[in-house]
Amino acid sequence: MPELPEVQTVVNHLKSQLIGRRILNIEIIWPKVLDNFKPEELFTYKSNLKVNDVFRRAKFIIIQLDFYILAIHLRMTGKLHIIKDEPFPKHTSSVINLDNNYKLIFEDVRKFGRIYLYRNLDVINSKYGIEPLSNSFSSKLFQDLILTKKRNIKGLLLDQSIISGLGNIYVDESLWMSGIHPNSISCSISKLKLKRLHESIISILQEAIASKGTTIIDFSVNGESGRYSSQLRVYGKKGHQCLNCKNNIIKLRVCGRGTYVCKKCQKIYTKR
DNA sequence: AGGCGTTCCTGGGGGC
DNA sequence: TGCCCCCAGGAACGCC
Repeated sequence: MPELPEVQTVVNHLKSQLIGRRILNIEIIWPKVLDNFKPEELFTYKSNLKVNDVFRRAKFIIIQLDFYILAIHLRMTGKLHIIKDEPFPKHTSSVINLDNNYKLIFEDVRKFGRIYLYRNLDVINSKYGIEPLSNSFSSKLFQDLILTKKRNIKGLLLDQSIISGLGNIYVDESLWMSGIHPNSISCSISKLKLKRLHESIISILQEAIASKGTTIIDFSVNGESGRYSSQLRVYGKKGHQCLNCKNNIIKLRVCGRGTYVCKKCQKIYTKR
């Protein structure tokens, strides 16, 4: 479920509650939730497990400790909440106990979500591409990334090793906004359209973060939910009229993913 | 290199 | 109501 804006929203909510707290331990409810370490490994170094920072990299929530980072990936259905005395939700996969009697709950219906332990960001940085909201994500760099490859544009945008943070929803929204058909071949798209795609990606992600994401995220903190779902333009709009041209939005399968398209507005580029 | 199918899981919705 | 099938916003892996 969560893409960059949803993960950023989670981080924004958790930050003030976690920074400065100490982690007492991690309770494992679903054994596979810890991907590359065992709970006791947290105590290998004489770390007091104080949370120094919480931030996002790609779709990971990074909890910065003294000697490690915990990287939490929500995958499809992961959710984080902070609770005190309430019972754990049904699909809790792990619980991080904090020094103020609060608990960070990792709830995950489909159990795809994982927690990783690393010394620093090197491993993640080596596998994940540029942050689309960073200053270095220039229009020129974006064009280079796209035009030097001969790939399906939707698949390329979903590839986290090229650009990190986009998922199925925001890719469809960005391609619609820039008038590019998702089955276009990357290297054959015009530079003008790529300029528009670059702008669309940034503005859509920013809008979505401002709306606290698309997904309904259930924070025990304040109960706020994502509002971007009401602002989606094509995703999930099969049979609706295109906001541009009134043609019907259709649903396709592209790269194995449900894909929403206005065939009239979104030009397909297949050759130079 | 890139595309494709499979896999990890549970639950919701549509069709009958 | 019940059952079955398909679908789901992620991503790693192996194979061609």
